[in-house]
Amino acid sequence: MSDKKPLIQPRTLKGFRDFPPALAMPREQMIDKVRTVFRSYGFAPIDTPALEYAEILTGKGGDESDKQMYRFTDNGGRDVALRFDLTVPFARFAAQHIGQLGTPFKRYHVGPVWRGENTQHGRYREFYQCDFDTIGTNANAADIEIALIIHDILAALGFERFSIHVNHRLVLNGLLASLGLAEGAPAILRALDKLAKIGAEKVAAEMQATAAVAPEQARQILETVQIKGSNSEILEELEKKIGQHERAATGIANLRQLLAAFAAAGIPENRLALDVSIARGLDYYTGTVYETLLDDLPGIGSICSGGRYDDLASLYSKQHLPGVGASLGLDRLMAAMDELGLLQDSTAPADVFVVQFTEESLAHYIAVSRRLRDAGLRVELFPEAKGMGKQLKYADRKGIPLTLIGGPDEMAKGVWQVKDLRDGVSEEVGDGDLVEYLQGKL
RNA sequence: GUGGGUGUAGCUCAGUUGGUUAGAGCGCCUGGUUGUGGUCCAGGGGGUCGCGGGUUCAAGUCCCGUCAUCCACCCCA
Repeated sequence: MSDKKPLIQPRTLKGFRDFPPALAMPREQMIDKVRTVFRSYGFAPIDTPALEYAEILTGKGGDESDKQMYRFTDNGGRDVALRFDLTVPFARFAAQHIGQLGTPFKRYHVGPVWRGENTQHGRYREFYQCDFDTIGTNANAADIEIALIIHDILAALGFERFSIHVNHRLVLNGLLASLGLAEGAPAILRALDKLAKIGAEKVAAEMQATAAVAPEQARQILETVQIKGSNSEILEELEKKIGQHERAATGIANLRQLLAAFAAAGIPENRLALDVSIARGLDYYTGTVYETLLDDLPGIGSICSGGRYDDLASLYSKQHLPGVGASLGLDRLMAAMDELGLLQDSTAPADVFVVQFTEESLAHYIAVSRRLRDAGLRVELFPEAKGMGKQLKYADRKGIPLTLIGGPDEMAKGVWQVKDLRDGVSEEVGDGDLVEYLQGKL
C-alpha cells in the first residue's frame, strides 16, 4: 500500500453537521410526528429546489438575509442562491402553480435551508425548517388552525410547558393610528419587537430616535402594549383603550375568536398567551402574529413563529394571495428537546435481533426474519455466524430489546429461545406462537 | 460582521516556573468463557498535543496567524 499519498482531512464546514444514527433517528422521529399533525389538518406536502435564481430570493427579507445568502454563479453562468427560508420559495411556487392548485391551498414543507451567519447553540448554517401555510383565504378560521397546529405539534413532541404568544397587527396599527402615528409604524414595530430583550426604556428611546415618536406617545404605546392580566382581561383593557377604532376592533374580535377556539378545543389556557408586545420585525405581517416560547428554555428564543400576510406572491404574480402560516425550527427544537431530556427515547434500530448461529442455517433465519417483518416487527439478522457472545453484545449495545436464538437444539425441538436483553431472562417459544409472544414483549 | 473563552486518545479531562519515551477514567479490541450480552479478572491497541509559522539548546506549555467550537452582540428558527 502506498502511504505516500497525502490523506485528505475529513471535516465539515462551519455550521454544517453530520447526523450519525443517534442524531438522525430522533430527527426522523420528530419529522414523523410533525408530519402526522400536518396531515391530520388536511395539509399536503410540497417540495421545492434548494437552489433558485438569485433574483427570486434576494431582497425579500431585507439586507440582513441577502448578506447571509449562499450565492454563486453556476456552471451555466446563472446567478443562483441557496434558499434561506421556505417562505420565499413557497411564494414563487404559489405564483407559478396556483392555477392548478386552487384555493384555499394548505401546504407543509419540511427541508433544509441555508444561512451564512455566525453559529451558536441551536443555530447552524444548514438547518431544517417545517413551514405550514394556508393561502387564498382571509378567514380567521385559518389563523386559528395555524395556532392549533403549533399547539398540537409541541404536544405531540412531548412538550408540556410552552406558550404560544399571539398578537394582532391590526391591534397595533389601531393603537398607532389612534396616536396619529400610522406613518412610522414599521420602525415603531421594529423597536417594539425588542421589548423583551432590551426593556421599555431603550425601546422608547429607539422609537423617539427612529420614528419621531414623542415621549408621551412612547409612554402610551408602551403602557398599552404591556397590559398585564389574563388573556380575557387583556382583551377587555384593549377594548376600552382602542376598541373604538375600526381596525383595532377587528383585531380584537379575531383574537377573541382565537381564545374561544382554544377553549372549545379544551387546551389549557396558559398555553396561549395574548401578548400585545409581540410585533415580529418583518414588515409583511398584517394580521395575527405568533411566537412560541418554551417556558423552561426562554433563552433559546422562538421555536415556531409566523403570522398572517396580505399578499404572499405579489412579487411574482398579479394574483392576490393572502395567507397565514408559521415555520418551525427543527434543529433549535431538537437542541431544546435534548436539553430537556425529551430525546431519550429508545434509538434502537430494531425490536428483535436474530442470532446467526451457523451459516448453514442462514435460510432458516432469513425465513423467520421475514415472517416477523411481515407482522410489523423491526428485525435485524446478524450478517456473520460469529460467536454468540459477540452477537449478543452487539445487540445489547444497540439497545435491541429482544434476541432470537435458534441453534441445533431449538431447531430439533421446533422452538426458539427468546432472550430479553433488558432482564436477561430466556424463554422457549414454539415456532407457531413466536409472533404473538414477541409482540407481547414489546 | 464585532468582542471574548476553549481546542491534549473515540468521550470527559489531568499535564508544575518551557526540560528526556504525554497520563487517568470511561469506551473499544483480545482472552478467561468456541450455546449466551450487560458484572468480574488479565492483557492489548489507540495521540502529527486542531493546523501552519515563529522564539528557544529545548514548545502540549510562550508569541503570531489560521480553522473549528462555545458565549455575548446583531439577527433570527
